[in-house]
Amino acid sequence: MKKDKISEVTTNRLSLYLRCLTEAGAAGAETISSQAIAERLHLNSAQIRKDLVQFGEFGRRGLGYSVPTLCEHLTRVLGLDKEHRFCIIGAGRLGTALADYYGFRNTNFTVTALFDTDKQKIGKKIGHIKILDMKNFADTVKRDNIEVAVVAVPAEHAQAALDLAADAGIRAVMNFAPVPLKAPVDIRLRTVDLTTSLESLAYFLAQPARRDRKRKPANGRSNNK
Amino acid sequence: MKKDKISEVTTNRLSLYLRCLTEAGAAGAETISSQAIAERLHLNSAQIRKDLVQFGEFGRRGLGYSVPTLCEHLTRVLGLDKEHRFCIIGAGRLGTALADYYGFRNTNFTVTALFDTDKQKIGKKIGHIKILDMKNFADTVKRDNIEVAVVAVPAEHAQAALDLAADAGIRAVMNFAPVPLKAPVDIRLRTVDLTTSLESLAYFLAQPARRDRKRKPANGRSNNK
DNA sequence: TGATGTGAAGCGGTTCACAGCC
DNA sequence: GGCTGTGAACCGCTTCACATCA
Repeated sequence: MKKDKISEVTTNRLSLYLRCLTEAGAAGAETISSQAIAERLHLNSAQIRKDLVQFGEFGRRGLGYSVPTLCEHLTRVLGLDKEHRFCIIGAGRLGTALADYYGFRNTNFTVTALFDTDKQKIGKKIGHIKILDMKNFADTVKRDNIEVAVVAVPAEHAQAALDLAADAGIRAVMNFAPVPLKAPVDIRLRTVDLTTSLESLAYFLAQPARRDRKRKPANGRSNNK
Repeated sequence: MKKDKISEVTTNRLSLYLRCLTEAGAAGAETISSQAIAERLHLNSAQIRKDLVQFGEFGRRGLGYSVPTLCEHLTRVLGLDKEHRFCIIGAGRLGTALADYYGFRNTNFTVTALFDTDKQKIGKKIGHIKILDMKNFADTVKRDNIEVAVVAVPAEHAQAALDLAADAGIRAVMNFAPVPLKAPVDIRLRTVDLTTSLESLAYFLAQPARRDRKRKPANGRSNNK
């Protein structure tokens, strides 16, 4: 049964399914069961069937899912059949690191610009990406059809950066600044707080260690969870 | 009422509360209400009270919480009253970027080592952190009392890296490799998948835009959720 | 028989609403 | 009156269990 309210955890898993299917396809699999996907991803098979059926009945009872057709469907569902452009706001340590990291990868998600307000940095290049003046942000976003912004500025400027992005027509924002932001409803916001993530691990270090050694499945999120 | 099963979402929020309290304290606040914290973090005030009461009844009815005492309590609860050391496994683009990012920050969480297997990289320095041979991993971890490992190796080597970390006595792992890992129960694992996070945002780009402009609160997680 | 699609149950976290205390 | 601590209601996601179909 199709649904229209898709949660963030679901879309995150869809991306994992697609990666899994691509690998299975490369290994020559023609068909795959929800059970097989579940084992690879340490998930429950019912979960996977429930996720997939929200977009159509792609499976065949007794057979499983056709790897190539499911790949196609998921690619389209996730909007990965189109080229997407994103920019990074903030050319500090984290911003340049992310530009370097994402800039290198070769998917249909490409970094096309890196912005800063610091005159010292403007004009320099990180890999093949030039650092642009934040003054030209809105114009560049519109001219280059940039859809997503990654916010990598200090906490105190993050909300302003998001607001500028919203005004320029950006539709989704990934925030690395350690501060909770407010976004208009039509903007999709995701915050990844590298400091908090690390600090909250510290809590478990303070707990007494348990010396039993059984394996347990682990979450695939994180981010998204 | 005290509890002993603390969830990851809760510890994540504790870290946010601490940050918020530190700011409030710096601004001269002696006392703060759950409502005030809730507004800053875009959370529900009952949520905050429920979180805090798991570690003791720190508040005074009619008054709120004492900023300095709550700070102390949270710092101790999160284990941030002690120095923690962590290392990064993998000195590729992401690993060096993270070393650079975390290495610069000045908290009681410090990067003390960066590991790789590539002879070309071993011996070089990223900031003030030297790249060490993965062969010396276990020895270094034990000698330097490293408690946390950040995994930043290619997906196909991530499980092996985690296993090595577990054997060396590491208690918590933050995984940046885009692959679901299995960890022993006594190891705390958190995965941050930068590719999936970005890709799953693409789903929303494919949805029809809604042109109403009301502000809505946004998640502070993460990550982690 | 094998694997999907799905109603129902289960579970954990969030919010409400209010009693209790300052 | 103000604000905490908390039982109850709520909500959404996950898992179970099974009817259904190839």
